[in-house]
Amino acid sequence: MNEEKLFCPVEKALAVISGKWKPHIFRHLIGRTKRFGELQRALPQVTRKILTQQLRELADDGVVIRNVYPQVPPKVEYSLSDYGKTLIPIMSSLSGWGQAHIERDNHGGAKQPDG
Amino acid sequence: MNEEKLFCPVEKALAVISGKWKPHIFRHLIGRTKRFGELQRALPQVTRKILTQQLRELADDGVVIRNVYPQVPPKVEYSLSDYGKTLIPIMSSLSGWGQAHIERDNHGGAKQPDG
DNA sequence: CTGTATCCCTATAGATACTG
DNA sequence: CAGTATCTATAGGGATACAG
Repeated sequence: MNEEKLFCPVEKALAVISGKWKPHIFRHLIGRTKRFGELQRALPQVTRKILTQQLRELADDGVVIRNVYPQVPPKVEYSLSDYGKTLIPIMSSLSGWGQAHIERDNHGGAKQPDG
Repeated sequence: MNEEKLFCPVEKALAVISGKWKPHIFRHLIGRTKRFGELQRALPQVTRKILTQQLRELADDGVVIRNVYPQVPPKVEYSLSDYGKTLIPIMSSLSGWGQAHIERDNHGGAKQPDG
Protein backbone atom coordinates (compact mmCIF):
# COMPACT_ATOMS: atom_id res chain seq x y z
CA MET A 1 0.00 0.00 0.00
CA ASN A 2 2.65 2.62 0.59
CA GLU A 3 6.07 2.59 -0.97
CA GLU A 4 8.31 2.59 2.05
CA LYS A 5 10.40 -0.46 2.74
CA LEU A 6 9.00 -2.93 5.19
CA PHE A 7 11.80 -4.71 6.98
CA CYS A 8 9.62 -7.35 8.55
CA PRO A 9 8.78 -10.10 6.03
CA VAL A 10 5.48 -10.78 7.77
CA GLU A 11 4.49 -7.15 7.38
CA LYS A 12 5.49 -7.30 3.77
CA ALA A 13 3.27 -10.31 3.14
CA LEU A 14 0.43 -8.71 5.07
CA ALA A 15 0.81 -5.54 3.04
CA VAL A 16 0.18 -7.56 -0.10
CA ILE A 17 -2.93 -9.37 1.09
CA SER A 18 -4.37 -6.73 3.39
CA GLY A 19 -6.98 -4.64 1.74
CA LYS A 20 -10.65 -4.80 2.43
CA TRP A 21 -11.52 -6.66 -0.75
CA LYS A 22 -8.30 -8.41 -1.67
CA PRO A 23 -9.12 -11.77 -0.09
CA HIS A 24 -12.44 -11.77 -1.94
CA ILE A 25 -10.86 -10.77 -5.23
CA PHE A 26 -8.24 -13.43 -4.70
CA ARG A 27 -10.83 -16.09 -4.01
CA HIS A 28 -12.78 -15.21 -7.12
CA LEU A 29 -9.69 -15.44 -9.28
CA ILE A 30 -8.61 -18.86 -8.08
CA GLY A 31 -8.78 -21.19 -11.03
CA ARG A 32 -10.32 -18.70 -13.42
CA THR A 33 -9.68 -15.50 -15.28
CA LYS A 34 -12.36 -12.88 -14.86
CA ARG A 35 -13.30 -9.63 -16.49
CA PHE A 36 -13.62 -6.47 -14.47
CA GLY A 37 -17.38 -6.54 -14.80
CA GLU A 38 -17.59 -10.12 -13.61
CA LEU A 39 -15.67 -9.25 -10.48
CA GLN A 40 -17.93 -6.28 -9.99
CA ARG A 41 -21.00 -8.46 -10.20
CA ALA A 42 -19.41 -10.99 -7.90
CA LEU A 43 -18.71 -8.25 -5.37
CA PRO A 44 -21.64 -5.85 -5.56
CA GLN A 45 -20.60 -4.03 -2.37
CA VAL A 46 -17.39 -2.67 -3.89
CA THR A 47 -17.42 0.51 -5.92
CA ARG A 48 -15.63 0.62 -9.26
CA LYS A 49 -13.03 2.95 -7.84
CA ILE A 50 -12.12 0.70 -4.97
CA LEU A 51 -12.21 -2.44 -7.05
CA THR A 52 -9.88 -0.84 -9.57
CA GLN A 53 -7.63 0.34 -6.78
CA GLN A 54 -7.32 -3.04 -5.10
CA LEU A 55 -6.77 -4.81 -8.41
CA ARG A 56 -4.02 -2.37 -9.32
CA GLU A 57 -2.28 -2.92 -6.03
CA LEU A 58 -2.46 -6.67 -6.48
CA ALA A 59 -1.12 -6.27 -9.99
CA ASP A 60 1.66 -3.96 -8.85
CA ASP A 61 2.67 -6.58 -6.30
CA GLY A 62 2.80 -9.14 -9.07
CA VAL A 63 0.18 -11.51 -7.72
CA VAL A 64 -2.45 -10.60 -10.29
CA ILE A 65 -2.13 -10.25 -14.06
CA ARG A 66 -4.01 -7.41 -15.73
CA ASN A 67 -4.69 -8.09 -19.36
CA VAL A 68 -6.02 -5.20 -21.43
CA TYR A 69 -7.61 -5.92 -24.78
CA PRO A 70 -7.40 -2.81 -26.96
CA GLN A 71 -11.00 -2.83 -28.07
CA VAL A 72 -14.01 -0.63 -28.03
CA PRO A 73 -15.66 -1.10 -25.68
CA PRO A 74 -12.68 -2.01 -23.51
CA LYS A 75 -12.15 -5.50 -22.18
CA VAL A 76 -9.87 -6.11 -19.22
CA GLU A 77 -9.19 -9.51 -17.73
CA TYR A 78 -7.67 -10.35 -14.40
CA SER A 79 -6.07 -13.60 -13.33
CA LEU A 80 -3.67 -14.92 -10.72
CA SER A 81 -0.04 -14.98 -11.75
CA ASP A 82 2.02 -18.08 -11.00
CA TYR A 83 3.52 -16.02 -8.24
CA GLY A 84 0.08 -15.13 -6.93
CA LYS A 85 -0.80 -18.79 -6.86
CA THR A 86 1.92 -19.35 -4.28
CA LEU A 87 -0.35 -17.42 -1.94
CA ILE A 88 -3.13 -19.99 -2.20
CA PRO A 89 -1.88 -22.27 0.59
CA ILE A 90 -1.33 -19.25 2.80
CA MET A 91 -4.80 -17.89 2.18
CA SER A 92 -6.07 -21.36 2.86
CA SER A 93 -4.30 -21.51 6.23
CA LEU A 94 -5.59 -18.08 7.14
CA SER A 95 -9.08 -19.16 6.19
CA GLY A 96 -8.86 -22.26 8.34
CA TRP A 97 -7.58 -20.37 11.32
CA GLY A 98 -10.13 -17.59 10.86
CA GLN A 99 -12.92 -20.14 10.65
CA ALA A 100 -11.82 -21.66 13.95
CA HIS A 101 -11.57 -18.21 15.49
CA ILE A 102 -15.11 -17.39 14.42
CA GLU A 103 -16.46 -20.63 15.86
CA ARG A 104 -14.53 -19.96 19.04
CA ASP A 105 -16.13 -16.52 19.30
CA ASN A 106 -19.56 -18.00 18.89
CA HIS A 107 -19.86 -21.01 21.15
CA GLY A 108 -17.05 -19.81 23.37
CA GLY A 109 -19.33 -17.42 25.21
CA ALA A 110 -16.90 -15.48 27.40
CA LYS A 111 -13.33 -15.27 26.25
CA GLN A 112 -11.20 -17.71 28.16
CA PRO A 113 -7.67 -17.97 26.92
CA ASP A 114 -6.63 -21.57 27.08
CA GLY A 115 -2.90 -21.29 27.23
CA MET B 1 -10.25 -4.69 15.28
CA ASN B 2 -13.70 -3.33 15.46
CA GLU B 3 -16.53 -5.34 16.85
CA GLU B 4 -18.60 -5.96 13.76
CA LYS B 5 -18.82 -9.45 12.41
CA LEU B 6 -16.45 -10.39 9.67
CA PHE B 7 -17.99 -13.02 7.47
CA CYS B 8 -14.84 -13.86 5.59
CA PRO B 9 -12.60 -16.16 7.64
CA VAL B 10 -9.50 -14.77 5.97
CA GLU B 11 -10.49 -11.27 7.01
CA LYS B 12 -11.10 -12.51 10.50
CA ALA B 13 -7.62 -14.00 10.72
CA LEU B 14 -6.09 -10.88 9.21
CA ALA B 15 -7.94 -8.75 11.73
CA VAL B 16 -6.22 -10.65 14.51
CA ILE B 17 -2.67 -10.37 13.18
CA SER B 18 -2.92 -7.02 11.42
CA GLY B 19 -1.66 -4.19 13.52
CA LYS B 20 1.56 -2.35 12.98
CA TRP B 21 3.41 -4.00 15.83
CA LYS B 22 1.59 -7.29 16.29
CA PRO B 23 3.91 -9.43 14.20
CA HIS B 24 6.85 -8.05 16.18
CA ILE B 25 5.15 -8.58 19.51
CA PHE B 26 4.25 -12.07 18.43
CA ARG B 27 7.79 -12.86 17.39
CA HIS B 28 9.16 -11.65 20.70
CA LEU B 29 6.73 -13.80 22.65
CA ILE B 30 7.49 -17.03 20.83
CA GLY B 31 9.01 -19.42 23.35
CA ARG B 32 9.18 -16.92 26.20
CA THR B 33 7.05 -14.88 28.54
CA LYS B 34 8.00 -11.23 28.69
CA ARG B 35 7.22 -8.29 30.90
CA PHE B 36 5.80 -5.11 29.46
CA GLY B 37 9.07 -3.30 29.96
CA GLU B 38 11.01 -6.03 28.18
CA LEU B 39 8.77 -5.75 25.16
CA GLN B 40 9.17 -2.01 25.27
CA ARG B 41 12.94 -2.30 25.26
CA ALA B 42 12.74 -4.87 22.48
CA LEU B 43 10.62 -2.48 20.43
CA PRO B 44 11.92 1.01 21.17
CA GLN B 45 9.94 2.56 18.32
CA VAL B 46 6.58 1.82 19.88
CA THR B 47 5.08 4.16 22.42
CA ARG B 48 3.66 2.74 25.65
CA LYS B 49 0.18 3.67 24.54
CA ILE B 50 0.39 1.79 21.28
CA LEU B 51 2.18 -1.19 22.79
CA THR B 52 -0.52 -1.45 25.44
CA GLN B 53 -3.20 -1.13 22.81
CA GLN B 54 -1.84 -3.83 20.55
CA LEU B 55 -1.24 -6.19 23.47
CA ARG B 56 -4.80 -5.68 24.66
CA GLU B 57 -6.18 -6.47 21.25
CA LEU B 58 -4.09 -9.62 21.05
CA ALA B 59 -5.27 -10.58 24.53
CA ASP B 60 -8.89 -9.85 23.65
CA ASP B 61 -8.55 -12.15 20.67
CA GLY B 62 -7.21 -14.85 22.95
CA VAL B 63 -3.83 -15.27 21.33
CA VAL B 64 -1.90 -13.60 24.14
CA ILE B 65 -2.17 -14.10 27.89
CA ARG B 66 -1.92 -11.05 30.11
CA ASN B 67 -0.81 -11.89 33.62
CA VAL B 68 -1.03 -9.15 36.22
CA TYR B 69 0.86 -9.52 39.48
CA PRO B 70 -0.80 -7.39 42.14
CA GLN B 71 2.36 -5.74 43.39
CA VAL B 72 3.82 -2.33 43.85
CA PRO B 73 5.37 -1.48 41.52
CA PRO B 74 3.17 -3.42 39.11
CA LYS B 75 4.42 -6.40 37.16
CA VAL B 76 2.62 -7.56 34.05
CA GLU B 77 3.70 -10.50 31.96
CA TYR B 78 2.66 -11.42 28.46
CA SER B 79 2.89 -14.78 26.78
CA LEU B 80 1.38 -16.69 23.87
CA SER B 81 -1.66 -18.77 24.72
CA ASP B 82 -1.88 -22.31 23.37
CA TYR B 83 -4.36 -20.88 20.94
CA GLY B 84 -1.93 -18.15 19.96
CA LYS B 85 0.70 -20.79 19.31
CA THR B 86 -1.49 -22.19 16.55
CA LEU B 87 -0.64 -19.02 14.68
CA ILE B 88 3.07 -19.80 14.63
CA PRO B 89 3.03 -21.90 11.44
CA ILE B 90 0.91 -19.26 9.75
CA MET B 91 3.23 -16.45 10.75
CA SER B 92 6.05 -18.61 9.55
CA SER B 93 4.45 -19.07 6.13
CA LEU B 94 3.77 -15.37 5.87
CA SER B 95 7.35 -14.67 6.79
CA GLY B 96 8.65 -17.02 4.15
CA TRP B 97 6.46 -15.58 1.46
CA GLY B 98 7.24 -12.02 2.51
CA GLN B 99 10.95 -12.77 2.42
CA ALA B 100 10.64 -14.07 -1.12
CA HIS B 101 8.59 -11.03 -2.09
CA ILE B 102 11.26 -8.70 -0.72
CA GLU B 103 14.01 -10.50 -2.62
CA ARG B 104 11.86 -10.38 -5.71
CA ASP B 105 11.47 -6.62 -5.34
CA ASN B 106 15.20 -6.20 -5.04
CA HIS B 107 16.89 -8.19 -7.75
CA GLY B 108 13.76 -8.26 -9.84
CA GLY B 109 14.41 -4.76 -11.11
CA ALA B 110 11.24 -3.97 -13.03
CA LYS B 111 8.14 -5.82 -12.03
CA GLN B 112 7.45 -8.63 -14.43
CA PRO B 113 4.59 -10.86 -13.46
CA ASP B 114 5.57 -14.39 -14.25
CA GLY B 115 2.25 -16.10 -14.61
C1' DC C 1 -17.17 -1.44 -20.42
C1' DT C 2 -13.63 0.13 -17.55
C1' DG C 3 -12.13 3.29 -15.61
C1' DT C 4 -10.76 8.63 -13.20
C1' DA C 5 -11.58 12.92 -10.36
C1' DT C 6 -13.32 14.97 -6.10
C1' DC C 7 -14.67 15.27 -1.81
C1' DC C 8 -15.48 13.13 2.68
C1' DC C 9 -15.34 9.95 6.76
C1' DT C 10 -13.31 6.96 9.95
C1' DA C 11 -9.87 3.84 11.92
C1' DT C 12 -5.19 3.47 13.24
C1' DA C 13 -1.49 5.12 15.28
C1' DG C 14 1.83 8.58 17.12
C1' DA C 15 3.34 12.79 20.48
C1' DT C 16 3.04 14.25 24.73
C1' DA C 17 1.74 14.71 29.43
C1' DC C 18 -0.28 12.73 33.54
C1' DT C 19 -1.20 8.59 37.18
C1' DG C 20 -1.97 4.44 40.68
C1' DC D 1 6.42 -0.21 36.28
C1' DA D 2 2.73 -0.12 33.54
C1' DG D 3 -0.31 2.09 32.23
C1' DT D 4 -4.33 6.25 30.75
C1' DA D 5 -5.95 10.88 28.63
C1' DT D 6 -5.82 14.19 24.91
C1' DC D 7 -4.87 15.82 20.80
C1' DT D 8 -3.34 15.32 16.11
C1' DA D 9 -1.96 13.30 11.60
C1' DT D 10 -2.66 10.30 7.87
C1' DA D 11 -4.02 6.48 4.99
C1' DG D 12 -7.63 3.52 3.42
C1' DG D 13 -11.99 3.22 1.98
C1' DG D 14 -16.45 5.08 0.09
C1' DA D 15 -20.22 8.24 -2.54
C1' DT D 16 -20.89 10.46 -6.43
C1' DA D 17 -20.20 12.35 -10.88
C1' DC D 18 -17.60 12.47 -15.18
C1' DA D 19 -14.83 10.23 -19.33
C1' DG D 20 -12.35 7.50 -23.15
